Amino acid sequence: MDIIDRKYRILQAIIDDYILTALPVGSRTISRKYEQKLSSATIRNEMSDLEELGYLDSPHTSAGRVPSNKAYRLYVDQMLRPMPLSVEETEFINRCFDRRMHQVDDLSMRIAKALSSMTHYTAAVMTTTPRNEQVLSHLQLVSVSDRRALLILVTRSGAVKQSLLDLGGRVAPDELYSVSRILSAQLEGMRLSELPGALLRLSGGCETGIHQIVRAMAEQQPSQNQSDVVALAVGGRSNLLSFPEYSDVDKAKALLSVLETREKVVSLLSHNGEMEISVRIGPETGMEETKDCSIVTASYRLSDGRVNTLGLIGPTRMQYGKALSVISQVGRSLNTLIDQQGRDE
Amino acid sequence: MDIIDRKYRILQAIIDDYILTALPVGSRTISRKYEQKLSSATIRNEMSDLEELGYLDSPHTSAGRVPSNKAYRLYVDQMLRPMPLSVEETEFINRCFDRRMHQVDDLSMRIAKALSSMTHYTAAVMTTTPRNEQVLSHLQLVSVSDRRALLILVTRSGAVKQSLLDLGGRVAPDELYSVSRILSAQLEGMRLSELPGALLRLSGGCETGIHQIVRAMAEQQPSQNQSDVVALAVGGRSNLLSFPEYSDVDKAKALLSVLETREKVVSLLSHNGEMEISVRIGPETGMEETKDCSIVTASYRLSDGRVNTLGLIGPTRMQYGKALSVISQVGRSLNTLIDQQGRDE
DNA sequence: GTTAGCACTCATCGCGTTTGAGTGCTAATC
DNA sequence: GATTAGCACTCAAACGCGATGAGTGCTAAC
Repeated sequence: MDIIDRKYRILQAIIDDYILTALPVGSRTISRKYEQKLSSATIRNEMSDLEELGYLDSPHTSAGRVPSNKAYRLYVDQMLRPMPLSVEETEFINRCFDRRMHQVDDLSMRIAKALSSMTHYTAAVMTTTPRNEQVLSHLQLVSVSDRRALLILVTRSGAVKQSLLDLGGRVAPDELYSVSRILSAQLEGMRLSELPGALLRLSGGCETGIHQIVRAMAEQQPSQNQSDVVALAVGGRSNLLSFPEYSDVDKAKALLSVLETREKVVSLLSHNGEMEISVRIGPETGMEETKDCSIVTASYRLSDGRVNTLGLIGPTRMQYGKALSVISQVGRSLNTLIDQQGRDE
Repeated sequence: MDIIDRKYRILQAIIDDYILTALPVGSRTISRKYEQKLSSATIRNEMSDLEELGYLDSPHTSAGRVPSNKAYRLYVDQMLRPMPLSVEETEFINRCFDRRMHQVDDLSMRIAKALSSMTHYTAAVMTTTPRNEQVLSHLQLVSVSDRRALLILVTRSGAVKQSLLDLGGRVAPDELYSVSRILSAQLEGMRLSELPGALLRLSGGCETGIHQIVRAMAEQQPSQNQSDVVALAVGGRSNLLSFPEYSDVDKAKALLSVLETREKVVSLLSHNGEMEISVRIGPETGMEETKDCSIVTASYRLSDGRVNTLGLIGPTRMQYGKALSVISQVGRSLNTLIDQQGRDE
């Protein structure tokens, strides 16, 4: 029995216990519950070493010890044993994907609800499309009223985008239809990011009637360009209030307020490089308000270039094993659902 | 100076003070701050009467008094002096409606944010369409992939509904277009609520190719029927945590959890009969979880039958004057914006 | 290297005391 | 008869304080 190995095991025991109880853990607890061969004094020595190494903090002299962020990092990187979901949990996930979904928005919300109710953390689900990878399949203008039309863009991969156009004057439905055909033919195969420019170029050379329409379309585009977040849903915010770390209402408020700000949620979900699954701990979340939180995200790139990102946010004292297995299982189910749905492309 | 009038004024002073401070108010406070002509003993007698009449409660013998729900009711119905918004506030509202909106969903959220940031309460914004009042103007099927199509329904009033159809097999875009034309002609002028029946009847008499499509459309419809809530946004949930009534985390959690449940929010917003503006106090909100809350809602029926409902939710100790003036001002601005937008129908 | 023993620390809890804002009642005053 | 001064009484909240106990670090013995 290696001595290094023992330190390692003790650290793991401390983290496990702290994650479970949220109470600083003392040497006697470890000696009784985890390492019965060793006396509390021995554990004490080891803990003293671990503190020196930066893995433990002590809130004050006579409390127990608390894992540092460095400890959580080690825990996540090396100590995590895969923790399979129970049958009930797997069934629960499957039920969520059971009924055919009809509204696209609704799905993110349903997944966020599922994630949060399974983990008791707050969940966020985001779909993004890198605009410049999307290629137009065809477009159509649908008359909505005399001066307004709905512009529908369908990409090669089957994603649908739409926006309401103000045509600036009366346009007959039939005319809209023929313009649709012409533009569709002209623009097919073009990247969405190139559309505004192309439309402007086109609008120069055409008769005044069409000019009007094309102009309106070109003007519309930039506003969509600001952000490529297609859908965002957050669920289970109130879960956070169950954790003792948020029994202080001010802390809770600060965090909840982040979770109500779309841009901040997006940025929390975004920072995960090219990893499929990422765990960010405390300051690694990159936001002052979440320096005591951890965020687990999973990103799945669909064949059409869209990216689905699932995220769980909770205190750094997070059940990482559970969070990771739930999020990856849900992510997988989501992917197969979408693949199934897109199998006809 | 009428004696009844005096009781009335004292009650009003108590409510005003309690709304401001959240602290039980005592006789001396009133005598010093509001009725300097009267001694605290006199106020005490009056307060005793008011308690007997059911307008005041005392948390315990030696605390001050707290307004009862009955008192708030009287306050809202009779004592509220209209409280005009400041110039800054009016400007703030106007700014919210300034930039042309492009995405429909976004608007509700923006209004909810504005309402909540102006009042410091939680705001909800809902748009509903009574299905059976909506009349189809035309419909169109847009090909999305080989087996899937986007169904777009446009109502006479210019509202747009859409859903994704699984066609159950390969259908060519051209075919979709011609089916669109036929169906559009056949179904134009029909109420949306009658569509599923009509579609089923049609699907009987047509060739197999079309049958498939129409069938898919008919099956799609019921799922939209479940609810006629078109858009729902909630903003400023975290505001609630600033109020001393929610310094108890459990109470806060219970309420926040209601505000995360779509159906509950909808039902909280819905119960306001045919009133344009309604104030519900405590148990009048009709939900156990909100028995210590008040809800102010404003509903505006648009010319197309859609109804916009704005709501503010906060503790019963709410600044009703402020809430009412903000909500009605925002409601009015919203209405003129939409009227302007719809002036071309 | 391990552990028993011991002195020391310090947050938390229970408890009696004080404080002060409040009430209700009564008797005097206007 | 309404108003008010005065007074006894109540009770939550604040305060002080010793006891408790979970924890540590250190030392000496095994």
